[in-house]
Amino acid sequence: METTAERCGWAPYSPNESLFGGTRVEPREQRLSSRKAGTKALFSCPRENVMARTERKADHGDEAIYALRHSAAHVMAGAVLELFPGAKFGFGPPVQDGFYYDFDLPRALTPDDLGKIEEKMREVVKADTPFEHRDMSVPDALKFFGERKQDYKVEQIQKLGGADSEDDADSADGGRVSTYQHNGFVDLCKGPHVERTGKIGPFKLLSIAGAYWRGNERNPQLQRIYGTVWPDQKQLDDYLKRLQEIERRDHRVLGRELELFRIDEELGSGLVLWLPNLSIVREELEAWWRKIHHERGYTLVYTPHIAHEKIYIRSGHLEKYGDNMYGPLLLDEGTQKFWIKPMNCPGHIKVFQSKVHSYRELPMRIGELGTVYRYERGGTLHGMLRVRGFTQDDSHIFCTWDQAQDEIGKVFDLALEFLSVFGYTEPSIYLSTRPEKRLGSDELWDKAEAALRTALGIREVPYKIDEGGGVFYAPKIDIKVHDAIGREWQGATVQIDLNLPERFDVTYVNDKGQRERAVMIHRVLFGSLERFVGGLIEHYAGNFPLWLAWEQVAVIPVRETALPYARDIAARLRAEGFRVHLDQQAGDLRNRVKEAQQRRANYMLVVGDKEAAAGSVSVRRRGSRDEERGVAFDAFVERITKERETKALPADFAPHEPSAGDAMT
RNA sequence: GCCGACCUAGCUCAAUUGGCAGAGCAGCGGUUUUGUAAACCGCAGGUUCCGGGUUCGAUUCCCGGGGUCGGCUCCA
Repeated sequence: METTAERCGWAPYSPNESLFGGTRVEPREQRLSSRKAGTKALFSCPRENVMARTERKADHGDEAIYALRHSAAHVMAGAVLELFPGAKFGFGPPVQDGFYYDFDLPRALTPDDLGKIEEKMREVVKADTPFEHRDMSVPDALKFFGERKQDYKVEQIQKLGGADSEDDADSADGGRVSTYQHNGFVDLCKGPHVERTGKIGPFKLLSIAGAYWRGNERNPQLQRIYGTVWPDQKQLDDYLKRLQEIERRDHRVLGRELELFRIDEELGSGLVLWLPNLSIVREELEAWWRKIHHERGYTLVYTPHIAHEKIYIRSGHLEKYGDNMYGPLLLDEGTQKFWIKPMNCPGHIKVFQSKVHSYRELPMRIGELGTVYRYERGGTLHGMLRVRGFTQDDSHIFCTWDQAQDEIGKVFDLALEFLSVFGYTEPSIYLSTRPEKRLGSDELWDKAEAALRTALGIREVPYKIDEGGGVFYAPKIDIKVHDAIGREWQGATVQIDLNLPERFDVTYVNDKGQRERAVMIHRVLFGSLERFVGGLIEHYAGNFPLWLAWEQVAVIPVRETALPYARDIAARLRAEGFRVHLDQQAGDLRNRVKEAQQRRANYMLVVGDKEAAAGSVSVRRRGSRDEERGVAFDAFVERITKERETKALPADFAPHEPSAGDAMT
């Protein structure tokens, strides 16, 4: 039988073989084109992925769509200037699936304004005026935009014209800058554009948002309008359908409808109550997680939720991470300060240090489903995907330097196998390097980053660099995956840490009887249970596979006379360890089937006098309108037992069908 | 935290210019025993997010706080 991994096209890693089982791809660095905008979307929740992914320059293959989006942004800006004569302009680049433009306007935009702006845009498109390119000398450009009070453009020209060119493709070339104009609207812009406004395809303005000038929160905040544009109507419709699909899968909505979780204002925002249904999912996930970790030589432990201030001084958390920590709790009349743990690493270090370790005992893999609390700013909270209290499936591997590469490889194996079980596909790898706010010397960082690069290099894995995206104590490798509708999610993370072992003086005894510094690898597979499960809800659109489902079978007697048989069947299924709902209501069968469908029971067994006589069941699968009659009960049990054991994806799991939008990017 | 919008029953939403707060679904009580996605009748359900203010009177207008949503910034 085909395994899930095979179905998803992943092969477990073995040495000397590509992780992806395909053609060899040279390790390479692919710099994300726009600093923070790039990393942002990669870490963010799905809605944001759709709304604004990486700003990117035209790559080969998508220049046409780039020009289209960029041109639509210009036309929108022109329309805004007509409607708001005092408007000042920020940046207006193409993004994933569309474009935006930032404006400084005399008043706040309302949704009604979008309609008016769209109308103006349509006029300009209809007028079919050309886009004209023109170079200006820097002084001319400064004068031109200065006279028009375009402060942000002036600032940008000064930046382009002043400093040396750096890496910026927009830099002033020989003291000149590039502009484009259409319909009397002139913008500083490198292009390319479509030839005429009439070439702009069907578009729609989507939303208004605040955004800081140059993405810096110390700068003034501008008003951003997001829009989307496509070569033809069908592609626009498909994209809008996709947005609807995303809305339909919203875990916050499903969470309420299916009684999965709740976040209660009085209890505290950002704190998740796992309701009984979702608690079953979590229980199954945790049980499986423990099983595979025991199988792979992990030692599972428990560590406290609060800790004395001194450990966080030593770890550097208070210094570098204090803004995110809850506390202090003042004990013993304020003489002792305790903080709520934001990470599990210090506790695991203490577990490791509970005795002296020989090199023979390494690697030691300490794991814990560790609950942590971190203060997150109000505006960033988002359902289960961004919360203030969460449980990490955390593990710290203590090993020698020589063992580190191999351990990282093992974490890769585990992570890929693990993610494939859930039907996540197309893994991609990111290497995040040292952040500005960090511990330790540059030499240590050089060494740690090199180790990760080497690990990736040995495995011939193509990866991208996220400059400055590391944690304060270590660089990291992220594995990201795609869900049922093609959105990218954070999968597993591996960090190689040389800082904390130094701070805590973590050592082992080598074969010469000397103390030697241990290497510490941090890793998570789920990340946090909250975020992972929130993602699963959307990935499955609420239709969980049998092994995780809260209601695996609904038993529905046709009428009261069949109730004893229904009870018998329910009891026998429960004896096999299945989660069964026995429907004892009187009334319309159709209604009871509907309710079972709405509860997302994987299977509905309708039994009447015929089935009772034959010892059979009538099987209806979730999401289906057909029933299969006269199935022998034992055969049904065998079928679902197998389905549970193989952790099969459900039949109503919608695999991702590539849409027009994906093809473009 | 910042910009903007929003907050009415468990959920989804109503309530003319400021004038007694209402419906569907869910819940509860009856009736109905029905062969695969919505049977019928009734009952109950509210500090209109919280606190101030204006007013004869505030769900409605103003101020402050909280929360949510779309983004920004940040992040597991």
